[in-house]
Amino acid sequence: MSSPRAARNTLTRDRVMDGALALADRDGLDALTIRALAADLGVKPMAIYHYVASKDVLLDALVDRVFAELPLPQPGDGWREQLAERSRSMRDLLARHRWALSLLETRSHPGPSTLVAHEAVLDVLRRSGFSVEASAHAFALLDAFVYGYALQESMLETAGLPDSPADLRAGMDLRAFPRIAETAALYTASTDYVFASSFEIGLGAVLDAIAGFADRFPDPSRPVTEADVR
Amino acid sequence: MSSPRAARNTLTRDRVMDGALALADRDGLDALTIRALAADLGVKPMAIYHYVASKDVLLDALVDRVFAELPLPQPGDGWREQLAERSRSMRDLLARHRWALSLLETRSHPGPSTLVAHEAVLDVLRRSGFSVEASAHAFALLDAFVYGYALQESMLETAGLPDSPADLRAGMDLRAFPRIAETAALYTASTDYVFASSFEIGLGAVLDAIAGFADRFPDPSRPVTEADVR
DNA sequence: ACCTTGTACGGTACAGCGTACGGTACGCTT
DNA sequence: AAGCGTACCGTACGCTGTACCGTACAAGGT
Repeated sequence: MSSPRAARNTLTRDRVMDGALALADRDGLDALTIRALAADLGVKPMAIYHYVASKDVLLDALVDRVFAELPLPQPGDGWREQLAERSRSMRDLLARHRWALSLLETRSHPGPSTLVAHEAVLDVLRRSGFSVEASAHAFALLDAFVYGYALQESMLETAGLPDSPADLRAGMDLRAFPRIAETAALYTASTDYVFASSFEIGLGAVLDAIAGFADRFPDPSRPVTEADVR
Repeated sequence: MSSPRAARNTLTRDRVMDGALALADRDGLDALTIRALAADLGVKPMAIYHYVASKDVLLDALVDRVFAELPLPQPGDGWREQLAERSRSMRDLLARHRWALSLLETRSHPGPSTLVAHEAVLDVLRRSGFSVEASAHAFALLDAFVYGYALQESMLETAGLPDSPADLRAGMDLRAFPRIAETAALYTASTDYVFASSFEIGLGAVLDAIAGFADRFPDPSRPVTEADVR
């Protein structure tokens, strides 16, 4: 009855990770338990531990798996378009796997795909003439924006908009918060458009700021030319 | 033996929340269990549920408790200095309670202190002549930056720098990632300074961008004057 | 064809989690 | 002094991750 026995070579580490990713996407991060994963894979819980040392390393590997989906910058374009595209890809990625951001925070023993993705961004900047210091500031600013934006979106998603039933239930009276109320009205009018355009606007501002870093943190050994920054 | 019985009026909701905050600060978010909290308070676990409906609402209340620590903007200054100060305060706050950011993501039924804090920021912008739309974009950009920056800092903290033992253990060879290596070298040279200045630089860039929003999203009913934006 | 052996998977069990349910004794009101 | 509401306690259930050990299959040597 139930399972006589799994057919010996049903499992691989890749299949375990695939199952974990699918389960997290389908039912959320809380539903990703070893037992549920095993059930999805048609296997008993402890079988998983022959391919993954612990749930912690499974989650670390899952983060890296997500980064592996991130397309690398296209070498043809200028740095500005390359970074803009990567930022949009990252935002899409975090939207596609809404649970990923919460993993990024705590868990962060970067895996190979994570390092490749970071290396690629820094490489775009350095090849375009930005100094090490300018690149570091640029990277920090850009990713802060992208992550922060994704965080805000997920907060709005789980919380609902500020005048949602969740807040009324909590006894909030929006009349005490007129500024929030008028802002909420703006978003309820056309959420998708306003939010998407807000991302592009913020992104543009961030890229403008990054362009300015080239002059503020010049490479001591290799002056930046106009052609570099373009 | 053990506890004969706790002295009847030892507990209040405030004491529960104080204990939870102290426990999270001391031992981290994972250590914040109902049982551990009860032990800290000298009480049996189930006693806590007379003041808090569930652990979920306890965590929601904890987030609001953190926001209550955030100083409100000082009305005397200009909008730029007020927002800069609030951003620094927020960064300090998230550094003081390193666990808070991970709660912000998932859990977000905003409490009263959270709403007050958000209202105050929007009010600064609106009083300085920014339109509703400009204020919304400004708020989104500013908080995205602050949260994103805090997220990066906590990632670096838990991960260690890219050439830490944790990564070497994972079999990473930094020689395959020269851009990351040179950036890591920059940070290992003088972490605190570089990182703190990176925050100020990013913050300045973000505030510059926000200043530009006044022109790009003018208030249709109330044109912005030079004195407003200052 | 048989036997041996390494290993991929299974069973059982334990400690710790959140919390439902019901019991008990304290301190206030009368 | 009596009674009562409520603040705290005991017990227990279903869930989690995972340690430890058992088992049966696939492959290789003979």
